[in-house]
Amino acid sequence: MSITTLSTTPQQLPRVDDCGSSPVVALDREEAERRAALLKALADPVRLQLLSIISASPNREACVCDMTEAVPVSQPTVSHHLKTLVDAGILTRERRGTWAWFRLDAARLDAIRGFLA
Amino acid sequence: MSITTLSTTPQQLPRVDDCGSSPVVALDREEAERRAALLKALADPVRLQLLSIISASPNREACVCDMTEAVPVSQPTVSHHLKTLVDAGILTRERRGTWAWFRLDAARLDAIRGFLA
DNA sequence: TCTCAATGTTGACACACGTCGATACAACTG
DNA sequence: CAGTTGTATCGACGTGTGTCAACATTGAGA
Repeated sequence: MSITTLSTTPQQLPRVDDCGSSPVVALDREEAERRAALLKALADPVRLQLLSIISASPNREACVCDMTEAVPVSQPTVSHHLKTLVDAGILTRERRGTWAWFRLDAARLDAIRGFLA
Repeated sequence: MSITTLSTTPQQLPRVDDCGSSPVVALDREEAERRAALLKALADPVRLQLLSIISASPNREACVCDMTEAVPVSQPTVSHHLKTLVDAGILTRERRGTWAWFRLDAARLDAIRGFLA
């Protein structure tokens, strides 16, 4: 997956009544929407903070109780953001007794980095 | 810049009345907002399509006239999206006579990829 | 089973965002 | 200078999103 699309048309000489560009094929609409959905899940300061906490924690996993303390929003809002990230496939949730633990999905993050190349 | 933050606390043994995690420092709020703003500029299917067109064009630059044809929205909407990307520093605009040309800012894209590492 | 603590869900609100038609601006051409 | 074409801005509308208080749910342990 790459944000770039191969050009299929050779370069043309500019004409006076034309900007002289060579039209190329845009990224497929459905793929663009999939990628936008992933980026949208990342595009929030609170969610970036939550991800940084998980990423910096031992075993790269974190409990909700730690995250609510480290972020300037209420507990329901933290839960909402975590759900957003889980739904996007960026985090996985695991319940251990009373506490809920979250881990990063490395493959999903690789994919995101990949289509920004 | 990295999404990860170094852990400054050693791992603890779990206790019964505690989830047993080691609290870590979250990403700085201001930095999180800067990164979120950049990601938000990318997190739209139309803008991803526009970027793909520019990236795939000869000399990695594209004219508005080509983009309006390749994307399923009106010309004012294309102009709006391009302004969003320029404001975010992801694109640069250059006027050549009647036409407006846009190029990617490679450093800005590198930075975005960087803090997803 | 009952209670308590941790977590998730719901409903409501304010605000941001994508979209378009109408219009304004800019630059080439006659 | 006037007309034409490409591009940008404005105003308005509907939708999406972040937030919280209130409530529901889950699981541990007495």
